[in-house]
Amino acid sequence: MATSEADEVREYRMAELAEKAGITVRTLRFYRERKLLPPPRREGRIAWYNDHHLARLRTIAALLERGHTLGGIAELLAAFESGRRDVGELLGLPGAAASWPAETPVRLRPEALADYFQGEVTPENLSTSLDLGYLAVDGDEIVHLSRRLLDVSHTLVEQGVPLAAVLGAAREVREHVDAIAETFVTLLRTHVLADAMERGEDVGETMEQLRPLATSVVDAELTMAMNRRMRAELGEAPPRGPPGVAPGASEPAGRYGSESPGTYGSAAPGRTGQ
DNA sequence: ATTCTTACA
DNA sequence: TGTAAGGA
Repeated sequence: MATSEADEVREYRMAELAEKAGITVRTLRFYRERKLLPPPRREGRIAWYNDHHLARLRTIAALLERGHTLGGIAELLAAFESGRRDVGELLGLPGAAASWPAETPVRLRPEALADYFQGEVTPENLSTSLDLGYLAVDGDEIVHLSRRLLDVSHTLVEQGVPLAAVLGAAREVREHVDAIAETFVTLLRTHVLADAMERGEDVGETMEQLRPLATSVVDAELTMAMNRRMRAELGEAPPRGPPGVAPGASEPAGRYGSESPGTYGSAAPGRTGQ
């Protein structure tokens, strides 16, 4: 077939990108200086921008329409990219900084979603996300219920995992974790709750105090399980022993955890390689 | 000559 | 944010 208009990764020079985004070249440079736009690919003298930049410019325009200042938008984008910040709070979302230990929601425009999952925002994936309760539609905006989950999904997709596979795994995890939660609730109900009521204690408070224990248990067990699986995957000799007692296998220093959100952050401009 | 940057308004 | 001047 001849080259259809469904382009590959087309690239634009300053003037063309600016025209497509409905801004002047000067403004384009201005955005770039203010870190609102990722650095373009530099080929000697000329700067090449791609559809990612175009999508971002659309997002910026939408945010400006919504009354945000350039500085605020820069903050927002930086927060979204490096993760770990309360975007909902930045947006002034009600309930974003709620006291209860819930996930912080992220409100974003459809263009922004398409920007971060370039080419993977299919009707099927949208449907799955809605079904899982990850996404909800609010007017002309989309709300993701968890900034953390959105960030992880973004990273996985960027590492080459199809979004459909990510969502499939998410569904699996949801089921398993649901069962775990039931285990703990049952445990507390049958052994703790009755005593607390007898002593006239605040039942809700008691539950909330014990709640982090469940998180700790799952964290520890998951860490150990990941260690076992990874060892097996890497072909190392699996120490056949009762689970939980790994001789000399104290926990490795670094966990799977989220101590370094800047995996692809501010260090090098070079992102998804060619 | 073209494309982008720097500097100034 | 527009525009003029200058480097590559």
